[in-house]
Amino acid sequence: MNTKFSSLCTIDCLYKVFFKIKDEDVSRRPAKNRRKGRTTKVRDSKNLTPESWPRPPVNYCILIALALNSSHSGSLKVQQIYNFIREHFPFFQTAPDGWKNTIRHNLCFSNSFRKTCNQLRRDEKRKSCFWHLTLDGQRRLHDEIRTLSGESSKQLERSMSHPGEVGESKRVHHL
DNA sequence: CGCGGCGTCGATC
DNA sequence: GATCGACGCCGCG
Repeated sequence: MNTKFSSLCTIDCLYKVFFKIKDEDVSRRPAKNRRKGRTTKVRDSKNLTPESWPRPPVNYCILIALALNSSHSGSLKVQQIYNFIREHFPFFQTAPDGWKNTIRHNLCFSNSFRKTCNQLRRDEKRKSCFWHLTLDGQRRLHDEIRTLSGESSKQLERSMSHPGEVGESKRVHHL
């Protein structure tokens, strides 16, 4: 009962965080600075620490929606979605690679997302599609945030407020 | 031409 | 809803 009351504060904070932050990491960047096709994963999923990180308090759709919603343009490429989720939720820094498939699967499957392919391949080599939230997606996101438990709210808020590394030396020249 | 990332689909739990 | 497998397509080396 009192959790409801205390949640109000947190939810307010969540809204501030979710709908105000402008994460430069997920903004589009010029093609020159783009990494080449080289994969950044280091294949050390095997020797990760036995204590793995807890799952995020929300499902994949919400995770993606969070990423999309925090970008300047409201749209991101898959790689940027990966980055956002990896940086905000440590679970995915140690999780096996399957999660990327799940992300892509949700992007295609869920009616929360739509893609906009810009085929301006003049200067650009070939940009992959930009994904954005549909009206339904926005509704689902707001609805989810509204109905989060106090504990989950706190947890989410913390994740959104402190993007960054968890692994002591995970960050490698990456940009 | 081969490999890997992406977008889809389908099946299964 | 989460995971996994499989395809076709496309860029890149």
